[in-house]
Amino acid sequence: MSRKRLQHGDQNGPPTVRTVAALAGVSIASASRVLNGLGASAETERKVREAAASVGYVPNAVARSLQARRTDMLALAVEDIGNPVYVAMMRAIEEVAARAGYRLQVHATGADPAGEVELIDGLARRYVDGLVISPIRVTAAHLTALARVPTPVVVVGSLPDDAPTGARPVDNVRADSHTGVALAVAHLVAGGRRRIAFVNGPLDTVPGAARHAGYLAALAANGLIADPALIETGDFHHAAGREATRRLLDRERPDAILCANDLIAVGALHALLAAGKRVPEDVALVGMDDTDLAEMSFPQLSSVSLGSAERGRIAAELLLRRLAEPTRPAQRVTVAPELKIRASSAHAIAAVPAPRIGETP
Amino acid sequence: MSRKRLQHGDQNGPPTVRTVAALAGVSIASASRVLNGLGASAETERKVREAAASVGYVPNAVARSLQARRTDMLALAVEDIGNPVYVAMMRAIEEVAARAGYRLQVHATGADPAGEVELIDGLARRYVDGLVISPIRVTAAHLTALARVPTPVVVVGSLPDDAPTGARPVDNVRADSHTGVALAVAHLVAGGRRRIAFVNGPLDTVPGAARHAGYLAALAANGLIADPALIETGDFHHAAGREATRRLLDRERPDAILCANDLIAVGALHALLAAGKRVPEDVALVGMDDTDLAEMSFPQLSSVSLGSAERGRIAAELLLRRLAEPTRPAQRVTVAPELKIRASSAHAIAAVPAPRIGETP
DNA sequence: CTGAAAGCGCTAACAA
DNA sequence: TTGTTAGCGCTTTCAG
Repeated sequence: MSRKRLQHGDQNGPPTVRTVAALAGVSIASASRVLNGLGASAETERKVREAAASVGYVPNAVARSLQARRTDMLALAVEDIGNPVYVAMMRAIEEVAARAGYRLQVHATGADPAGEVELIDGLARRYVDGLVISPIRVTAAHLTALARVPTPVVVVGSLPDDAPTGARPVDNVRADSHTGVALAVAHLVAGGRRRIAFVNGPLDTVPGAARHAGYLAALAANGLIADPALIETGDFHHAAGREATRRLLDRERPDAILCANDLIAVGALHALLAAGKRVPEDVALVGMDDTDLAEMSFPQLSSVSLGSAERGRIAAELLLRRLAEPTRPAQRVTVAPELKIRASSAHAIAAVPAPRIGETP
Repeated sequence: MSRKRLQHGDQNGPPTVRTVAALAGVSIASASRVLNGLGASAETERKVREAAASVGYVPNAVARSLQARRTDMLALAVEDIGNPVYVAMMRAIEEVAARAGYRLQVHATGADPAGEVELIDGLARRYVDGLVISPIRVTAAHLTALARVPTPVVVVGSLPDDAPTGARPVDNVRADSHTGVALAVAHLVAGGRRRIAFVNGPLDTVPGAARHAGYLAALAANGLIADPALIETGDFHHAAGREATRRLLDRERPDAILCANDLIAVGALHALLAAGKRVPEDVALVGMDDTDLAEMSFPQLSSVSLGSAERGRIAAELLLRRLAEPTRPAQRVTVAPELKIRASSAHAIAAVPAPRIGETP
């Protein structure tokens, strides 16, 4: 009586529809129907429910996914899942996803372009229904990968205008760093500041480049000349902000510092306070991203909100919407920036003579 | 020639092993073997690879999971994926998971016990291979759910000693708040502080209760009497810390404040500075968890590291290990706390007379 | 080394 | 309403 392999009847592992059906004395189709709330006679219904309860039946999500060709899972890929900006984004996405019955998978890419491309290509394995990705640098490889992606993707961050558009539309949600920087500069100028330094992150990143351009444009718009000596570049972190600010202070006497994000701004604040500067009396300080850090520092940090949570929420909604309507035209949403004025820049000073375009210093 | 339904041959959707096999003129078994790097003749190998490449074949992860009975996915469930403590934990877990070829799914439970239990029970759907959960409150329902869970689970946070042990061993990694608080108190006492206030989170949470008990024990161990007026309770957030500290200052003259986490401590710092207190000269301040916030505040915050990243790392490793050895006995790992002394408490003051146990004030 | 076929657990089309 | 059966796409015996 030895059998070559386990047969259906052998009840090992967890109960399946088969187990339930057998126990209830009905077909697996009937069992499945009842379990999915489809029509069945009262009697069948009762028997199946009873059987299911008695063995503690729980449907297998993987099998269901295979059949349904959907995983009810979304993925989020960002450089660093510990960065406050991405944390805010992730939180918003998780919330939207959970509310819609989707689970969220997170990937830390470490800003490795190859890894990001691999991830995008990996979507072909269909282990998630959609992806939100926020690449800090966008390479040609990203673009070609996006153009051939078989799964809905939303890119958070700016994409080149001439990006090749693939068979599948890619939605895009952006921050408006350019306007954001303009708001900050206008505010500082209004407060009487003229020597407005800028501590930025790497220029070869999407946000770094946008903020740099915005800074130059904003100065010009306010009739100020850009002094290269007032510009420092590091990475987007705290320590870099501190060091850049130290270098700046060794050399210059800025009356305001605009930082490309809050992490940098917090570092700058340390350097300023450690150097005995009063904030905002001596030097006004403005960050960007308006993360939780802004209101946790002392003095509280003015910051330009680029709507990270908002961008996350919108990205998730666009993704869900595209899941429902795969062919609708690609959307591009830009979230408006908002300047949050707090103590670090609230203090206006008397305007001091400062070089303006067209004047000789 | 009308067929009732789509047959195998109809090539819609993405290419499958079938497509590849047909194209290569071999059986699907051979195709699968080649694709999985198993033995095959050079000729078969070539034909299959060529066919796969020509159609851009990518294996379907869900189908593979169904067959393999594993998803290569882990889940993490915490109250709030934006809390710095959990962010540190998540980051560590994601890293360990990714390195081992697992993806990570995150769930924000909002500290809802029912939702957490549902999540644990949901593991029976087998959409993940394992779960790390850090419930802030542990109810009886948690315990029974854990006892019947069909999937490896690691609990981060203390479990009652008499927790019912189910068929499947549940690993557990804990912080040692008790010792952590003791380190902080001893440090403050050594700095000459005697009126050491304590701003805590809710007492009905695992960390809240442990830290409260630790505080009382530490005072006693240092010969100080506990003054209920020096104890404040709120939630674990920034605003609560600020308000609690204000109430405290309205009423008392603490020379040190110990906070149950860094978020609270940052709030306390605001209240202190706003009240014109010098930190640490007038009031020393110590937080807990040693999050990124600690070194970002000014003055930098002394904080008791409870090893959140470390706990995450260990939890992930325990989970991976259990995946490999499902029956090994349940492990309990406790991570040793470490006091990081920074500017907010670095300043020693002359010991002032303060009530000690056995003395009359 | 290769192919036929079973089966992972589930849903759905079709027929009865 | 119910049961039979064919798949979802893949891996894995088991023969040959």
